[in-house]
Amino acid sequence: MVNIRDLAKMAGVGTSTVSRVLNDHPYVSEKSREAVLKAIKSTNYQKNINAIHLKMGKTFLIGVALPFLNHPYFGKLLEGISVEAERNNYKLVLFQTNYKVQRETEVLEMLKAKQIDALIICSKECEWEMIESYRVYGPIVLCEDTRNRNVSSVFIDHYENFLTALEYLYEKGHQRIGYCVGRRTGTNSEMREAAYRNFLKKHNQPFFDPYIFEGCLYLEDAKRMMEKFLKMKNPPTALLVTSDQVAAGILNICNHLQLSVPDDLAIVGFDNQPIAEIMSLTTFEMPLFEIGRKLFLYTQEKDKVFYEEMEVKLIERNTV
Amino acid sequence: MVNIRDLAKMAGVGTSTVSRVLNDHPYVSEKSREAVLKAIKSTNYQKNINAIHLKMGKTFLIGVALPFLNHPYFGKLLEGISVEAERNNYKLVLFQTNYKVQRETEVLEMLKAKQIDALIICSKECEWEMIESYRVYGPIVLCEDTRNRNVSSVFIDHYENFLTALEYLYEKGHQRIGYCVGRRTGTNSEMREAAYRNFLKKHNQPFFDPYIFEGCLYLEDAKRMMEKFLKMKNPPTALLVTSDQVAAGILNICNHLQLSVPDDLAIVGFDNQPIAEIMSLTTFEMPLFEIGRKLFLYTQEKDKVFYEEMEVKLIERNTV
DNA sequence: CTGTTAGCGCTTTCAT
DNA sequence: ATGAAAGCGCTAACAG
Repeated sequence: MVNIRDLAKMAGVGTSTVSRVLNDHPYVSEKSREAVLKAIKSTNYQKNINAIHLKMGKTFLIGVALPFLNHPYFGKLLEGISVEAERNNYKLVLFQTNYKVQRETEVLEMLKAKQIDALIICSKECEWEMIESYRVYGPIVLCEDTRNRNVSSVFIDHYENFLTALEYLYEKGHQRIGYCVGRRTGTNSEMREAAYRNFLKKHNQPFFDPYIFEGCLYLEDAKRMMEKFLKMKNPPTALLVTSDQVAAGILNICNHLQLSVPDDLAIVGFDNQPIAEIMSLTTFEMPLFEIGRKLFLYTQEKDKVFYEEMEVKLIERNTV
Repeated sequence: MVNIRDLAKMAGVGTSTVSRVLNDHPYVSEKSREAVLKAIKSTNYQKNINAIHLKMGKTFLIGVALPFLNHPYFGKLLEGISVEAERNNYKLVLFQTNYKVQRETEVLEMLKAKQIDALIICSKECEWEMIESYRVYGPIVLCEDTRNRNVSSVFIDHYENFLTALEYLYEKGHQRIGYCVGRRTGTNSEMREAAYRNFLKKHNQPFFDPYIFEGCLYLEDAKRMMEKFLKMKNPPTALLVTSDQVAAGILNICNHLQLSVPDDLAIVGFDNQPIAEIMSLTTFEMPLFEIGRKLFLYTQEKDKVFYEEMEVKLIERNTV
């Protein structure tokens, strides 16, 4: 492996001159530049990026922690992050955490070890204290409401959003409303549950735990969910489904079962993924791509902490 | 930032002793070990990974180049790679190339620059010569047939697979068969086109270019494709659709149009994504997760070149 | 404009 | 069992 010193020797100059031409610094005579360039050509030289990282204390690598790689929600988010990263000459290091705290710790440790310059956490499982304690090692930005925390975020107000959706259904005449969600824990889910409970309280309706369907993440989860649903003697007449994938799956099952949508069951999806349009699903559009871009951008703010809320939009189609 | 020398000073030992305890080397007295450990605790010390990389010439980073992040095909592949990477203590560096040669070059350059130890290319655009010329800098493994090339691969024989599918349709009585594909270029697509042309020749049927529908990658691409289809005066009676997403989209449009599937139009998907099951799509199952895992594994073979073909399986459902 | 030199933080030989 | 010291390849301050 040829290095900068070899190059210097070959070109008959000093190492710093070589460094200068490598980094397009001014104050290099045309003659020296030519000589160095020639040496580079002839040796097939390549910078050792690790040496540069060591020297500079910076890697141009951003870590992205997310539970699953294989879900359209995260796919879209990642796409946004990736586009902005490229634009800024950063690369992404990916961590599939599966919501394992131990995996999340590893990522945080990489920030500490300076292998990444900053960290984006798309959905977390670990404690806030943990994340905050790593804040000193570099920017950390989350995709959930962190307004009383010391880390940046780009988020959707899931409390308000859920309330809006619930009231929308209520106005359409629904009394028994349930919802489907990936997991019950996590900031976003807790927000939604709080909204749900408060909504119920406001309208003097009882809280009935089985109306919350957990583990609804992928298209195929609709099947298991609907089995539960069909066993109920008083099933909900309307469902908020926090993933369009699952909403589409449910709709599909209803169609097979001759269950009329929206008459027998109203369905509201979330995200406005392509599948929602195809299936004429009423849904809330989330600007995931845009969120991804901003997640990256806030990563570049070393010292300040930002909180940015993103708007959500109801797309009325045929399932309510 | 405290470093190994500070630690040594605090513990009253030499830097190499500190290094030894840090790396669990033998031959360290219990006394020294304790002292060092205490120093580490009290200082919140963290290794500088870049220094280690520089010293060792290895990063435990694998680059993954893929055109789109936001597609279930690559999602599943990535998931397989990611699982195996974690198991082997590697991290993934992601590159969304959008099939831009320039982006692919960047990735290759990172291999050369030793920022990654090896490279997985999920779908390439650039020339073979280009890839082969970077082979000396580290293992490169592709997800397409490389049997006459000097890089490893885990692949599906798309030529044979397509031929099988075509014959299957032919036996079902179809004379006018068309297909939908993401792009016409690239090894896999060229294989498929070759199979298609040879199939036609064998059965004495004319090659009709409009029966090949390009740009079919995402669910939403089905719409544009079907517009073309519906304008034809002699449209195909059967369609091979190289992505279940698009196949599902087409099926959906047919349903809306009262076009009977499979009677008016037979549809065969590829991948066996969850959506295929939901929609009762006849499809060819690809072991994408497994392919992902193996892609990673071959990355660990520094010197040998491997070619592994993966089997595909027909899943008969209701669209043929 | 240019070369020398001092690190960046770590691992590892070598001598003790 | 341990420490001194030699780098890994690069950048930038400094002195010319």
